[in-house]
Amino acid sequence: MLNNKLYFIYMAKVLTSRAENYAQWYNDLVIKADLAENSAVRGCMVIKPYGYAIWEKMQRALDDMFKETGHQNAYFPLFIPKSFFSKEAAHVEGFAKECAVVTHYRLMNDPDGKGVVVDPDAKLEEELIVRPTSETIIWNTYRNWIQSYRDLPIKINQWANVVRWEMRTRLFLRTAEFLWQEGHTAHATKQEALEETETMLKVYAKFAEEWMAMPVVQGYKTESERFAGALETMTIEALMQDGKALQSGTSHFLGQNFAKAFDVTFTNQEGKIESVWATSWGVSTRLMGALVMSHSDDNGLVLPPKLAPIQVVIVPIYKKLEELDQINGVADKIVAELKQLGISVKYDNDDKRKPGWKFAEYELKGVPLRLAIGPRDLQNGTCELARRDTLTKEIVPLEGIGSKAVSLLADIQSNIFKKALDFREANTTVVDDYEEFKKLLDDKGGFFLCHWDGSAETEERVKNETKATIRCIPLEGPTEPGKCMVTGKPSARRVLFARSY
RNA sequence: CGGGGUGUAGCGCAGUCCGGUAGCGCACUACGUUCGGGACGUAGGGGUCGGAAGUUCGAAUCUUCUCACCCCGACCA
Repeated sequence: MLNNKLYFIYMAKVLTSRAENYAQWYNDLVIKADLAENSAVRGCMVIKPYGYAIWEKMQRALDDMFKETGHQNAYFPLFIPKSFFSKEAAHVEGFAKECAVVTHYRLMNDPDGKGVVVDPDAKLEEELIVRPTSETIIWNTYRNWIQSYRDLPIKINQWANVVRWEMRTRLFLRTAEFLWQEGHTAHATKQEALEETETMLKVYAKFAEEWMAMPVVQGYKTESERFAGALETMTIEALMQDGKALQSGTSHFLGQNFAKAFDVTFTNQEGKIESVWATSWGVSTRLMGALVMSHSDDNGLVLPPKLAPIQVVIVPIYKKLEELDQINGVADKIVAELKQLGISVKYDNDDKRKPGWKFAEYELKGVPLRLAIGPRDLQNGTCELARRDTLTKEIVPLEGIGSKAVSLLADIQSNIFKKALDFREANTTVVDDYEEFKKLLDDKGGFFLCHWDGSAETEERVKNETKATIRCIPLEGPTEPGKCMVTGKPSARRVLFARSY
C-alpha cells in the first residue's frame, strides 16, 4: 500500500505553455496565481495578498541577514529636492530621464465645474523628485551625522518604494513604482567600504540560493553596466528558464563620490580631514519575477518551501458531511502536529469547492506539499502526499506524518535548487569563436563564458550585433587568459555574456 | 517614445466589413444529483458595448479625438 507512485492526469489548462509563449506564460502565471495585477495607474501594479505574503517572507529573511551583519533600519523621505540631484554628475545622468516630479502642492475646483485642477498659485519654490533611489537625500543627511572617525561606520538599510518612470513595464520585472530595500553605508576607509560591498553581495547570493533556491553567478559589472555614480558594481545574475539572464541584486562601491558631492567629511585618528567612503546595495520586488521564472512549470508556480506562504495544504475528500466530520477530526490533529514543527499549513475543508478544483488551484499557486485524506485513508490510517516539484504522489501512513513532511519540504527545497543549477550548467557554454557565439545565442541561449578584450567598444559592438551584454566578470570560474572572441586581442579571463531582462 | 494589435457581463470571446436597440462559454444565484485531478442537470440574475464628441429617424457597428492594456523596438533594476 505504500509508495505506489501515481502520475498526474492534467485537466483544463489555464496557462499558456512555456514552449508556446514564454512571456505570455509569465504574465498568465503572475495573474492566475494571484500574485499581482495591473492597476488603474499606468505602469504600477497591485501586489495581491498571496504575492505580498511571499514578498514578506523574503523581507523577513533578508532583514534578519542585514541585522546579523550589523545593519539597522531607518526611513528617509519619499521626496527629494531637485537641487540634490544635480550634485553628482554621473548619478544625474543615470536617472534624469525617468524621474517623476512634484511641482504643485494643492488642487482646486475647476472653475468650469469639471472636477478638480491643479491650483496654479500653489507652485512649489523648489520642485521635488519622487525618489528613484535615495543616495542624495541620505548623503545630505549623513553630512550632519558624521564628524569624526568615531561616528563611523554607519550601516543603514531602508525598506521603501521607489519610482522610475519606465516606458515599458512588466509585472514585478519592471514597474514604474516598485518595493525594495536600499542599504547605504558610510566608512572611514576604502578597504572597509570594499569589504562591505562584497559582504552584502554575499548576503544576496546566500539568500538567492538558500531561500529562493535560485543559483546565481556573482561578479563585477563592466564600466558601462555600472550603477550611475558607482566606482564598482557587483551583481548576482540568475538564469531564467527561457535562457535569459536576470540581474537579481546589486551592491555598489561608491568611493568618495557622494561624500564629495555632499561634503561629508570626518576627522581621522591623525586629526586630518578626509572624505567618507560609501556603499549602497539593493534588491527589489523584481526578485518575485526571478522566483516565478526560476522554478515554475506549465501547471503553475513552484515555490521553494522556505518562501511558500502555505507549505502544506490538506484537502479532505468526502461524499457525506458525516465523513467530513470524521476527516476534520483527523485533519485537526495533523494541523496541530505540523504547526508544532513550524510548518505553515492550511486545512481547506471549504465545502463550496471540490477536491479536483482544490488540487488544481493549489498546484497553480505552487504549494509544495499537498495532503489528501479520504474515506479509504480513514480506514487505513493513511493519507495521500503529493509534491509540487516532481508532480508525484504516494500513499503514506499518518503515523509520523510530521517528520515525513519536514523531510519532504527540505528535499523539495534542495531538489528545486539542484534542478535550477543543472539547468544553468546545461545552459552555460564556453565559446571562443564569435560566429559560433552568435549562432548558439539564437539556437540555445543561456550563459556564455567568453574571452573579452576589456574594451567598452567591443562590449558595445557585441551588444549592437547580438543584443547580448556582459552580465558580469565572475568572481569564480575559469581564469585562464586567452584571446578576445571578437577582436583577438589579449583577454585576462572569461566573462559572462547573455541576453537579459 | 516609435511600429503593430486589442478594448462588448467578473473572465475569455462572437457580433463591427454591410447601422435596426446585444449573444456564446466559463464564473455567479437556487434546488437536486455528485465528490480520490478544475462534476452534471434544471431554473435564474447580471452589460453606460473603454471614454468624449459627431453623422443619422436610429450607432457596439460609420467619422474624429482620447484613454488603457498587450506584442515588437529604443531606454532601464
